[in-house]
Amino acid sequence: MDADAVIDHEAPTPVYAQLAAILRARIERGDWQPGRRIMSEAQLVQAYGLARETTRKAVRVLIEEGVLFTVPGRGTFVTDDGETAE
Amino acid sequence: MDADAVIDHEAPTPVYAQLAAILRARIERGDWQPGRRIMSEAQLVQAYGLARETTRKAVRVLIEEGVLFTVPGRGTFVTDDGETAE
DNA sequence: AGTGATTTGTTCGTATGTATT
DNA sequence: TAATACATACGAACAAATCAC
Repeated sequence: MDADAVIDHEAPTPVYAQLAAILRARIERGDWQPGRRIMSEAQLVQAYGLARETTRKAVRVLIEEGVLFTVPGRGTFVTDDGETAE
Repeated sequence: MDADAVIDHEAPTPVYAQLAAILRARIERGDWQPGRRIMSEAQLVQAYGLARETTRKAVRVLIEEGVLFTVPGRGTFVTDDGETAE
């Protein structure tokens, strides 16, 4: 299931969870390679038409999954493994 | 439309059951599609002139029937199944 | 040196939902 | 009936880290 890549504000699934699924799919698809930087928060806001805090929460979900990690002043990056961080 | 679209406080049928029947009919009629959000509790209260707990009890009935489900912070939604068995 | 742009981090406020007491 | 709590979503503002010039 490759998540429509479109946010549905009326769906029961929270918007941040929808975005997290979209980003997860894009990473698994290879849009962003391990160790590479993904879109900035501002770009996510622009691209998906969401509030910044909503995009941040989506990113936070993937961080907790070990898929992403952030560096203040630098950006948000894909974990080298893609899943478990040893 | 239907006569049962109006709450009768004098009828032997409990008000919450009447509302549950009304909502069930509206869903079967397609007023709210599967996966879509129905009116909020506040809107139900406003629309049918009932106490909040009464509307919640009506919703609870439909939840137990598997027709509705709630998501905190999101709303009350129509269950996806019912049409396609899979 | 320092200045500004970019990016993440943080903290407020507002609004709408359901859940609980 | 009322109050409180919790979850979601948007908006605004400011700080801190980084980078380019």
